[in-house]
Amino acid sequence: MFKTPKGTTDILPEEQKYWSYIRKIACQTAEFFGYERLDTPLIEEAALFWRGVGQGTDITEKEMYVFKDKSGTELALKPEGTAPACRAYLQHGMSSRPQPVRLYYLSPAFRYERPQSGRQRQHHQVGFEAIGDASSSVDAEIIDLAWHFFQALGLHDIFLVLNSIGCSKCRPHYLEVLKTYYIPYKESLCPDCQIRLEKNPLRLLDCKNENCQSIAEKAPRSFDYLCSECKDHFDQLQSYLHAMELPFALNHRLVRGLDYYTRTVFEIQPESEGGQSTLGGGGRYDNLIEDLGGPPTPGVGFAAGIERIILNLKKEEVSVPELPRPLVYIAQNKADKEAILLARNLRENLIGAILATGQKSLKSQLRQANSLRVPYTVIIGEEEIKNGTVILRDMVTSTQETINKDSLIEKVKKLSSEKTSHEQPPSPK
RNA sequence: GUGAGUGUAGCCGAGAGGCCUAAGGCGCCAGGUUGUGGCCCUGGAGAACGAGGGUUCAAAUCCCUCCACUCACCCCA
Repeated sequence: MFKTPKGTTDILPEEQKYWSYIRKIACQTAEFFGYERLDTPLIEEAALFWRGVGQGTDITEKEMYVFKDKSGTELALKPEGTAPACRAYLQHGMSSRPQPVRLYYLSPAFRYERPQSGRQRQHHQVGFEAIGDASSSVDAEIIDLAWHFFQALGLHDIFLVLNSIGCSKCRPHYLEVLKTYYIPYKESLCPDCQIRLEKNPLRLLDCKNENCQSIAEKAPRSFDYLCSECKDHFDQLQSYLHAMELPFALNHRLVRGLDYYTRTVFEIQPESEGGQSTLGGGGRYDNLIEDLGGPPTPGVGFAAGIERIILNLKKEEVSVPELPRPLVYIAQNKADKEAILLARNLRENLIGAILATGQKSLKSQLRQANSLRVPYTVIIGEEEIKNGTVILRDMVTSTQETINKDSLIEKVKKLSSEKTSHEQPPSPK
């Protein structure tokens, strides 16, 4: 039997309400902040990510799905959304729009990894990017947006971790300081970290090895070695966050695994920790667009993992609205043609209807209506055809009445408006 | 790539060498006298027990290999 490939999954009807809820909140949040939707292809030239995300990163080095199409072009299934967004910014001359250009996307992302809880080979991200403005107020806006997004979702128990890793001017100096600090410990580091020391010293800081952690804890902190511009930027950002009363914790060990980050990096985590717990993260990428061959253009963005959001919505038992269902079920006895036409008529009047198919007994049809959780059943049989009537049964109260066929639409419309106005919760403050 | 765990019908799950041509529950389908659901009752469909090999007179139950899934590490959403 065929199955979904490793690390991929079907999203079944039962799960769809979560997806639809998150999409809706994402779009609303974007709208409130003035971010416009951008959809980029699932495939891009692989080189976009080699250059953008970085050659040495795990993502491009071993996790990217790369293949050649029939013309021999090397393509990749996108592993993330920022580089494609920047590509689109360049390709469509968005520098001639008011800066920053605010964009958001909902998109699958692919990484060839061993799946586990909260991590799949095809996962889904919602991301927000503000391109073309280096001001720290844009960083503040993105962080505020991220915060707002999770609050709107009903995930209130979250915290923000913040760091600044400097720019191409001041980072090299910091890395030297970091290396100098680490060299005396070299022998006691885990094997991975011994390699990192040479290859990617920043990564030393987020090693999970216990011994390495205690060394990293006392390591020189990047935000103590920022150049004056970066320091001002970081100080300003913090003052904005304070002004907005957004709680955050500085963590000099927060380093992100994509090469394009400069200055601000941040993550949003749930209070209840677990394996792959990070809900989302982001930061500033002031060199990325230039690295992609464009003019020097700053940017800052944030992305969250939809699967991880769902995990947390379930864990926190956040109630998510049910998807709309048809209002009526149409049962029939020796009146198949009439039933079909009735269903059609209801739908033309914007009333959702599920039609009983085949020639099941009325008992079976009612059983179905019940398990399909439809509030009303319309029953039509020989008797009704003769009299030009239908039976309208309320499945909740188990009451029914015979009404004139022509008054059905009006009747159902009235009932449904009563129902929804009843169900509507008091408007939140 | 590394480590650990699991693998019986759509789902949950009993079973631990012969009584298993595999229990039960959920779900599904159909009935319970004269056109009608949800509770209850009855019946039905559906698995050769992840795959292959081995041990044995005899294996879902023991051994081996493989595969799949899950979880953790790495890294990230």
